[in-house]
Amino acid sequence: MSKGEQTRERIIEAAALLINRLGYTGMSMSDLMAETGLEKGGLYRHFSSKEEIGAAAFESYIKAVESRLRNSMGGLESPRDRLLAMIQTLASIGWDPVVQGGCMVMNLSIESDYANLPFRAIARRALSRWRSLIRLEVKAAIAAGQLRPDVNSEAIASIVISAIEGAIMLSGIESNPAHARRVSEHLEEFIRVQSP
Amino acid sequence: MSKGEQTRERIIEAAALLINRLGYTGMSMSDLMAETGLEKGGLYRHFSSKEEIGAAAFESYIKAVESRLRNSMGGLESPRDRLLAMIQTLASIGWDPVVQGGCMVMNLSIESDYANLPFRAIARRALSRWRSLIRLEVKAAIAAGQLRPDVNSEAIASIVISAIEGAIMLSGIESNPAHARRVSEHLEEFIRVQSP
Amino acid sequence: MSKGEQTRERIIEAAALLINRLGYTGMSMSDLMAETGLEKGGLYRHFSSKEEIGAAAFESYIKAVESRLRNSMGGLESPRDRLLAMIQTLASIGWDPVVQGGCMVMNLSIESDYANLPFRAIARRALSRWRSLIRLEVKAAIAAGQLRPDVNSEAIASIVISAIEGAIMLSGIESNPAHARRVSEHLEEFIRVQSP
Amino acid sequence: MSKGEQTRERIIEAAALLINRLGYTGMSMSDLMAETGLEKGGLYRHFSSKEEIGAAAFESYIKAVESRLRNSMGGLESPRDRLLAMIQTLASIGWDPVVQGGCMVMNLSIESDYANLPFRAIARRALSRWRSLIRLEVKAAIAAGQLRPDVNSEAIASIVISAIEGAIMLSGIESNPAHARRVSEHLEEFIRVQSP
DNA sequence: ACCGACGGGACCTCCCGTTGTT
DNA sequence: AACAACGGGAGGTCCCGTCGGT
Repeated sequence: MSKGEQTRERIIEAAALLINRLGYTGMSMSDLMAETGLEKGGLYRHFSSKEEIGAAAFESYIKAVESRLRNSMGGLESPRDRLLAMIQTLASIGWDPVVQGGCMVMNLSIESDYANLPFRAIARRALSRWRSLIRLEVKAAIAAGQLRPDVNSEAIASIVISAIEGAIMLSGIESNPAHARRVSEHLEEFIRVQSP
Repeated sequence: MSKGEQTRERIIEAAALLINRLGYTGMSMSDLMAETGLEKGGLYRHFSSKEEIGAAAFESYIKAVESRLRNSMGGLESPRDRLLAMIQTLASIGWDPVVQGGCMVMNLSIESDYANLPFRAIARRALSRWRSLIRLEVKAAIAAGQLRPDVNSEAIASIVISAIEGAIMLSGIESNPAHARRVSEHLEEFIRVQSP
Repeated sequence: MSKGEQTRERIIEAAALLINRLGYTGMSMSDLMAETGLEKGGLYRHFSSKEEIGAAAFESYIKAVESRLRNSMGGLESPRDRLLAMIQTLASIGWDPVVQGGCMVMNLSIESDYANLPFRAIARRALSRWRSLIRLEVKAAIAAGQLRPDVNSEAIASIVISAIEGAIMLSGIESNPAHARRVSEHLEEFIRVQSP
Repeated sequence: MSKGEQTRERIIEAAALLINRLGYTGMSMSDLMAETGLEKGGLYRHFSSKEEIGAAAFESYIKAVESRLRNSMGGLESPRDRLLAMIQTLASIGWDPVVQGGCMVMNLSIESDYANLPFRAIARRALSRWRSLIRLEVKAAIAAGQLRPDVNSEAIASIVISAIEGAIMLSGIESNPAHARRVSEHLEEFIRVQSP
């Protein structure tokens, strides 16, 4: 990895941290200068705007989450186990965050919702993909006879994502990971109860 | 209500809308001037800082939500019905928001989490109170024999709040109230299933 | 005139001077702050961008030139005399500038030509109007039998404007008003020679 | 020509174009990088500052104009014909520019006039030389009996340069070479009329 | 009770130039 | 001979807040 690419990665990492703590608008380029040890000229050599930095940091975060997901689901073949692994892994962001400051997808979703920030689209895509993954496993579990045939995969996806993201937020403000843990357990139990 | 108080209310209402859409940091005093039709001097006559306006708008939002809660629970005496009413009412923010832009408590929680904004405390208090309300009703329902004695009121409170707030967020970004509806139904069913 | 309008005029005047000396791009808002004694906030209260200030200053300059023209042509009824007055008045910018730094129309024309500045249109309009005025007087002079019927009013307008603007430039760089004087005399003589 | 010198020429040519269109201040080193395809380091290997590049480009422009002049006057021996050739050649910049964007001498004169740019001196020298050339031919024409002995060579030089430079400007903004053509014809006719 | 004028600081961006490395 | 990485400063814009007037 060349020196330039190393620096680029350093910027992305620093930006992800700052944005997740302070919000995209709340992070100033000065903050980023302080965190990276670079001057303005150094930053703008690697990115042409703050927005571009934000997008790169956001995508990097999503990649990291999905990598965690792949790792935890990797060895498992039973769809139900894969589903349970997904739930645990996503919920673990609540007590072992990928980047300090909660779930960046939720954070940027909320910040970008009505403001005209370009992160809305990225967040939507990620959430959509995650819900898809859940739906797929649910359907596979039904096919494998692990879940009752009448469970609604669409609804389960909405519930799992909503509950986990909400729990991460709640654990964040209250500085108490218990919320995320309880929600994780609830969702796992909920899945188990749906066996035929 | 005197003219001054009327203006004050007008400012609060406008601020609540702008903050819920753009975030507290994202709302500028100029935005507020445009929305209220007042000049700088007019705003600072009623409040001594942007922060004070933000706090007033936030508290006003919380009051509105709690008023909705009281209205929906008002006539009900059965703890289980009161609990179900709470769930429905909170979830309804997802398809019939008190103020456009989702749930202000969640939005400001996320914005204020690591930034040093004074809204963190207000948000914590509100979330804490809402969880308390749920715990109380759960305990009353247990006492009334409507719920199994071994259900964990603390966990239920975490789950209900988490799932609803997460669903409001999800419905917001995807512009699809279905998520909130599904979560509401899930939580109601979940409660019903816990009867002895 | 209210205090705000007074300040606005002060800004316009200062901007006209600075732009005519340093160019629009060359003038910084800091220069304007120093010249007006206002802070950034004060400037942006009256104009919403540097461009807007530039346009106002430019239009004000054109107005001043055209007012000079009206004054000098005012009492005259003979078209030939009016034409000669125009020549003298425009050329006088070379030794008695409306604003220090030469003719703002030419200066901004050159600066805006290929750059995408919005002043190009304003300059074109002014030059077009000035050429029109000359053409009109030439035609009137022909009708009055003061000029030969075969003189080309279009060509005379081009020549007069070109020679005068060029002379103002030349007098500027060489710091020698003689060029403008010579051109003025040449043009007057040229007109006189065209009598039938 | 070595590779280094070739690159140097490429830079000068690109700079002349950019400066003539955007002004010296308006041209950024990034523009020059884009136009030449070189990186920062490549540019600063051949020149030690932007100013130096500007000066080289400017001198190169002047050289090109004077080369055009020599070419057109080359075969002519009659002073009057040489004078007429000069007029036509200089005016031709209006419809067939040496570098797109008008006459660089005038453009940089105006940009550098009150700003403290080092191009003022170069421009003065060029204009001075051009006027000298005209004066010389006028005097030679008088001596040869081609012009009336009382014509003022100094005045003619001022008039010719002023009118042509002004016409180039006018043709530029109005995107209409007719102005330069008319002025050229006017000046030629003017010279012809001065024969004894 | 509200308007209008202004101060001064912070933010993002772009600029010119330097230095180490192929 | 040319590239790539970076420093540091300045530019235009917008921001929050103050204060005199009406």
